[in-house]
Order: sequence, then structure tokens, then C-alpha cells
Amino acid sequence: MKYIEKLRNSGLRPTKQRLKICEVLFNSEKTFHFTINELDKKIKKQISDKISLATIYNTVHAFEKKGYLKQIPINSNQTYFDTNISDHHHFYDLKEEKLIDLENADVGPINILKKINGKKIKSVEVLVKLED
Amino acid sequence: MKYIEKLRNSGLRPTKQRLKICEVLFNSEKTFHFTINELDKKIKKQISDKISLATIYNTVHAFEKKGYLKQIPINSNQTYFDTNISDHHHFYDLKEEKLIDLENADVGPINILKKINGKKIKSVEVLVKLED
DNA sequence: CACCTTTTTAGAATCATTATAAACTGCGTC
DNA sequence: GACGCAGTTTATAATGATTCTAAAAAGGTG
Repeated sequence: MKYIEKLRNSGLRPTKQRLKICEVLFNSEKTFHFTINELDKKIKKQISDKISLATIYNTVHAFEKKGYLKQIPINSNQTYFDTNISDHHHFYDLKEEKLIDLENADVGPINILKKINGKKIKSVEVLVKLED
Repeated sequence: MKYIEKLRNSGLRPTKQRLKICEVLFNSEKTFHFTINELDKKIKKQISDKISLATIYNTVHAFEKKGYLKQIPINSNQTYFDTNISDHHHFYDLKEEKLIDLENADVGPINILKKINGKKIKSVEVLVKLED
């Protein structure tokens, strides 16, 4: 299994559940956006054994902390995650309620001129809302 | 009352509750960020009569729909609103869990190069996360 | 004032997320 | 392989923001 080492290297035990979640998240051709609820459904479809919802929450948060997933800053009743951890931004189609990737090159350089004492910039995230 | 007309012009009846919420939101020197919970406390402090939490939710949403308030896109368990409706962005101090305004001039022009068929851009919002 | 619509309200309902505490498992050691 | 223990998983309960409900109250017009 290719994910065993990845998990071990992060100090996460490669449990059955985590390995399966890895497959669902990272084995696909394309990166994708998901909510916990959507991920839960996807897992149910792809595997026979059941993984508890609590475990899915735990795992997603663990992966996010390790940098294998990113949260997408958007106002929604559910939290959106992204398997694309490269530096990029998002369109949000208000009508379809769908996220679309915006590569960094599609946005151009962003230059934050204001500085805050003693703080450094961890990330710069752009959300572009779309309407018809 | 200076807010009566404003409300009438938006098709909102100038009720006692809405006028008081207007005062709390729009009478201050500076604009500010708030959650519903924080607004509720602020209202309790400033006025004697009680305004139901449901009314605060209703009113904030009505004001947002009319463009008197903006939601700030950020992942949090609570929704953040902004009385500053000008085109601007935000720092988010992860440690203090505090939002700081970033004027448009502090960010520089943002040029979205990618186009989506049949959709137009409604807003471009930048969130800059800060760490120590 | 009468009437009708909009608004307010308390409380219940919803729903994502987190906490709990018991059972289980990976893994190093013997 | 058995043992032991910390790290995990799990079902379930708890939490907490937000929305719903339906009845009472209040604007606004004639």
C-alpha cells in the first residue's frame, strides 16, 4: 500500500480506515472538493466495510492538519475541503452552489501591501463569486 | 429618525426593532465585524427592551439582502458579518481569531483571467490568514 | 378605527460538528 | 506469538448555530 509510509511519516498510524479514506481521497485522477457528508457517501459506495462518521471527521481533520487537505474558506452550513493542496483559488457559482478551481496563473500575482506587526502571512485565499 | 427612510426605501417596514438594530449597527464611528451572537450581546447592552434572537437573525439577513451588511467568507462555526460594505478584503488572525480590514488599496488590483461561460463575477474576496 | 399584511416572538426543530467513554488495534517488547 | 499500552475507532450523546412554526403584535392605508 502506497499510503502506509505517507501516514507513518506524518506520525499517523496506518489504520484500515485511514488507508481506505486515503484511497477515496487521493487515488482519483483529478483533485476534487467535498463536504464531510459527500465524502461519507462516496466512501459508502466504494467500500464494503462501514467507517463511522466520527472517524471520517477525525481523519479529515488529521489530514488537514498534516497538509494533505485544505479547507476552503466559504460561507456555507457545511465545511468544504479540497484535495488540491496546491496554491490556488476558487470560483463559487452561487446558483449551482458549486466550486471551481482557479489556478494561481488565472488570478495573477496578489501583493498584500499592509503589514501587521509580529504576524506573518500564512495564506492568501481568493473567492470569486459568480452569478448569471 | 434617520433610518426610517432608509428602511422604507428598501421595502422594509421601519419597526422599533429594526430601528434599534440600525442604531447599533450603523451609528458607530467605525465599521465593525460581528457574529449574530456578538450583535445580540451588543444590543442587550445598549437598549432596555429585549429583541428576540429570531428577529436579530431575520433583520441581519434582510439587511444583508439589501446590501447594508456583508457576509465575510471564512470558515468558522459562526457566520461573520461586516458593517463595512465597501469593496475590501480581510486579514484573519488565526491566533486571536480576529478579523482586520484590508482596504482595496492594500491588496492591489486583482485580475481574474479565467472566464466561465454565461457567468459573471459578482464579487472577489480575499482572505489573508495570519500566524505568528 | 378596521383591515390586512408584515413582523416579531418563544419555543421547537434541524443539522453539522464535537465530545465521551468504552472497545479495539497497531506495534514495539519480551 | 503473547503482552501491554498508546493511539484509534465507534456509537451515541451533547452542543450550538441557525431555521422553522404558528400565534400574537404592530405598521400602514383607507
